Amino acid sequence: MHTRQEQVIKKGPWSVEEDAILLNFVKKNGPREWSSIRSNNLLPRTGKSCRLRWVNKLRPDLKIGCKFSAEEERVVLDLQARIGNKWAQIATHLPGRTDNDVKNFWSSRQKKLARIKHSSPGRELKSKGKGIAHKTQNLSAYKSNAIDQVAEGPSSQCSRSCSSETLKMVPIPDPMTSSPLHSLENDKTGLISSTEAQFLIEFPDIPQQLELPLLPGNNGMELIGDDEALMMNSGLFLEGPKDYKYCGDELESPDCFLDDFPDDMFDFIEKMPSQSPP
DNA sequence: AAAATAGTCAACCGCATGTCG
DNA sequence: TCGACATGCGGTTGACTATTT
Repeated sequence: MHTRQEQVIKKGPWSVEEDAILLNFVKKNGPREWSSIRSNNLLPRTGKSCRLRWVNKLRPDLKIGCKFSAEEERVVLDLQARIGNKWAQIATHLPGRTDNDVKNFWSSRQKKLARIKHSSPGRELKSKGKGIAHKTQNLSAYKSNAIDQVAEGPSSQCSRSCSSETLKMVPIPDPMTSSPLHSLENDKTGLISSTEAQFLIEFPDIPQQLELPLLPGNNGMELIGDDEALMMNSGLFLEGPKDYKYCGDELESPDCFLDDFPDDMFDFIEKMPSQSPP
């Protein structure tokens, strides 16, 4: 009873063979006319599925298996604060990243946030003993220093580890406009001025670019709000090496500098309040 | 060593928008 | 102008892996 158009649509993971067929199709036709893949019986996949596979996995310029660098994280945080959940738009400022990557990064981060908020700080932190939680327990005592160090030191180290191109956060030109931030410049919300947009466009060095002085009265911590401050206090920006894997020959993480400190240093900081006179 | 928990990633779904006849 | 179709986007889910207890 099935006509050719009614053939079963395959779902789920893509096989190597399917990838090869899709790549071959794009090679011949370019990344468009996705529905003709099915209508021509090349693959039992919908056009949407084919497009998604190409965009998220097969595009040649993707960073596969490379964690977000500190710079990339800062770009995401900054742009999300400015334009909201415009993942595709944010992804255009992260070479090699897709909207799905950005979305996954953000939701993963939100989960962490929710967990921290939900759990009682004392119990959670104590339960982990020596280790990341032990260190992060004391982070509030020196968070500003730590954050500064993350911005200056380990960030660049992480980027270096993710290949040299990671360092260059050059905006991908918007195919529809000459400026990648065209939409931001025309932002109806008025959250970003054209001056700010120009500043963003010209960022070869992300740390400076995302120092967050751009909004009036903003010192960085103010922009991000309570949740972000909570994360910083909880060490989510500084969390352990598990968040950063080898992308090249070197391994660095935004908080690897913490490992250079003796563990008892944190104990010392922890004791500070009780040692102060009332 | 096993179970529980957390984190990551790939893929689907539904909706919005654009294009064309 | 309208409807069909294609494409793009954001939200969500489930499988798999890593880590912790």
